[in-house]
Amino acid sequence: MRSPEELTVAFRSAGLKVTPQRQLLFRLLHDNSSHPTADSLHSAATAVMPGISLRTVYQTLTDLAEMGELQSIEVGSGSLRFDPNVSDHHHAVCDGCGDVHDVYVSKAPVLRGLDDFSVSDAHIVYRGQCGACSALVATK
Amino acid sequence: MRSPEELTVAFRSAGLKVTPQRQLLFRLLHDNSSHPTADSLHSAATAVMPGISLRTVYQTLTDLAEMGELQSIEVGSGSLRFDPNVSDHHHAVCDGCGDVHDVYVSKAPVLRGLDDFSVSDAHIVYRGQCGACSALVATK
DNA sequence: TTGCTAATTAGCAATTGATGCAGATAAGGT
DNA sequence: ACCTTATCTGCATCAATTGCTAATTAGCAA
Ligand SMILES: [Mn+2]
Ligand SMILES: [Mn+2]
Ligand SMILES: [Zn+2]
Ligand SMILES: [Zn+2]
Repeated sequence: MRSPEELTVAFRSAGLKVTPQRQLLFRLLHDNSSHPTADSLHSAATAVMPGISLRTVYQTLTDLAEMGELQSIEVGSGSLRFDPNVSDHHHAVCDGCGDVHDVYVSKAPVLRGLDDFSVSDAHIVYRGQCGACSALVATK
Repeated sequence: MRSPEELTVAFRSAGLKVTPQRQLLFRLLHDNSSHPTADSLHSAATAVMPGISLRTVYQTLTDLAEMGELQSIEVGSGSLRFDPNVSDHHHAVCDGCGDVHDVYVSKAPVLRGLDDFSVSDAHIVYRGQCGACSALVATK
């Protein structure tokens, strides 16, 4: 995702308006690697701008996704997560704390059973334990 | 997933009862490679046994999953899909018709960015076009 | 067979994440 | 400053799933 300043320009030239709510979300999302949900973003936004609507958060996330500034991912946590990192990568989800980490995969594996199917995209979800959660279990 | 006959024994010895509703679902799921949703299963079941409740379908699917007889997968179609194939495999989803196909991956790819995380499971979702949908587009 | 009892079913309420809708508001070009 | 149009908020709605419970029934035992 581009910087809040660049997004301001991009939104205006797309005929979209740049509101305080959107600027706040631009800032909250920029360089955010926590893969937040709409709800967690709304909480963070509310701390700065009380009264901001969850509906507005959803709306802005949808706009950003349509502009290709972020991707939405589904890792089985029940709700969509939003990722300003739009590079080609995958995710590891900790079964302990639920945190989502970025994973980069060197090379596509060889497939079997996929005759007559043209693949345009692949997304891998790894599950396991992050370092912190492994340590917790060990000390118990 | 085991055969309806074997499941009958397994359920009884687990203290669970074998009802006509469950037997029907055993049959509908056995060797079913369509990755059905709870709702599509309920439709299929209703055709044979009018009045069977969607709640019962969910309940039986949960029981079977807890017994390890089937797995539930999430491929971004909004609802859970159930898979009596519990072997280690992945899935390809057609963006045209939504059909879900099994994919077998030879060997785990090399990962980067996963320091300090122990992976216990991985699931790959491929997206693309199945043969039938590619053909449709070609003839248009 | 018959009876007992715990498991199951069906129906409906409740929950959750997300989207539809509309009147009030405000961005931003003129 | 003004006007048009996009946006915001609050609320209704929706879809998938789970919670709850009275009525039913499977399966064991007498
Ligand atoms: Mn990511
Ligand atoms: Mn499968
Ligand atoms: Zn963790
Ligand atoms: Zn298809």
